[in-house]
Amino acid sequence: MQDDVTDAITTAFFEELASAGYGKLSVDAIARRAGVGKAAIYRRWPSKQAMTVALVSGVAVTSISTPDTGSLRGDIRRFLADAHTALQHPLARTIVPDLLAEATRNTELAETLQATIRNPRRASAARLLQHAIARGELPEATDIELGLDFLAGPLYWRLAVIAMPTADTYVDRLTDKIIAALKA
Amino acid sequence: MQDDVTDAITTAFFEELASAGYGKLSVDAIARRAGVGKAAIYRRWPSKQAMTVALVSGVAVTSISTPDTGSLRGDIRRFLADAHTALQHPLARTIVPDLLAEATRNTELAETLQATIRNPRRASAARLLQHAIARGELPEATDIELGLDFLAGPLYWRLAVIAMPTADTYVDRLTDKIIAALKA
DNA sequence: CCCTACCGAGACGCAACCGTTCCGTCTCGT
DNA sequence: ACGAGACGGAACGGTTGCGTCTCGGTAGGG
Repeated sequence: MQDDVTDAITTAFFEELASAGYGKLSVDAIARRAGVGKAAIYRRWPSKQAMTVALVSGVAVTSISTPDTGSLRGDIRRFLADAHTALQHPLARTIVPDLLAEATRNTELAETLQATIRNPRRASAARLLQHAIARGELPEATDIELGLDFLAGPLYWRLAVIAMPTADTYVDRLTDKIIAALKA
Repeated sequence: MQDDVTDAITTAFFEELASAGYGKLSVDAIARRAGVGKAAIYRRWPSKQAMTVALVSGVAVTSISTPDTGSLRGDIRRFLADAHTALQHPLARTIVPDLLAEATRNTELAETLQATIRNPRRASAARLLQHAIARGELPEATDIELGLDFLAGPLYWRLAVIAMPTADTYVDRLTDKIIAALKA
């Protein structure tokens, strides 16, 4: 197996996934875009489904780090900025909602996304909140589960769902309001 | 055109859309599920795309009402409860993310969703906030755009994106935190 | 310098789908 | 009672997709 071929397939896979969506994703189109024979693809993965699961897990492992700036505001700011950067990428902005929608009807894909993206991110965000509780910045009784919805929801809504542009100060203003919500 | 046939097609369309997703939606499958000839479908809409646009706009018109309970807390509570109920429906929970994902690459569908769902809902929520400002419950300088992200984001995240169940008290606790965020 | 394993290209069989057309039946309004 | 037209069902030609397979070419290790 030549690595450059694998790379070309991987790149083409995500471009094709973004432009066609998971439902209409076609192996022929991926091969065409990658400048590769279909056999090169089937030599690596047994099916379209397996290919998707493998490539998505592969790319997802990249994004696991818990901000630790020493303050709740700093940590949240960093957490949001990371997410903002990730969802800024045009491919990600198209692919992420698509995979999440598909996950509601494809169990294996759902488990993959959960294990490789959602759980690590949720754990990371939960750690962030627990640090703040340990520092006394948030009360002991803070509702972590609900807090996580505030850390992720508004930004995801704005960037991925309604896809409206964000002003430079957006993440800062968002941070202030999330902190207020967490403390309520 | 017989109304009961149109109804059967409409029902089958949404069931099929939920189970297959927009990308794999097939006219044959809709006809089969509706117990209807394909001609009955093509007699009503010229293409799958047109059919989707028409049926989605049709169902979306139903959901336009601005809560007006007299208090910010009551209005938000009502707004969230409405959304919660709507996204509780198993068909909606599957279809909505799917259509939103598709909208990133299908301009006509995006415009339809924007005009028939997003704009009315945003306008309704903005009115809610302006009433609160008029009553003095929120400061004049309230950032409405950002506030709208808090009204919609966390609940959508919880119900449609990560699809976790919500406790009975969820909407109440959510309301408290959103109010705190709005006032920050 | 050759052997092996991978390569790009693309044909193949099979299945699904689109949009159209036809059939014979059934339901209306008049 | 009748005629227009919508009905379910089925088949059509053309296209696309999957996964397999066969070519001839090419890169590199021994």
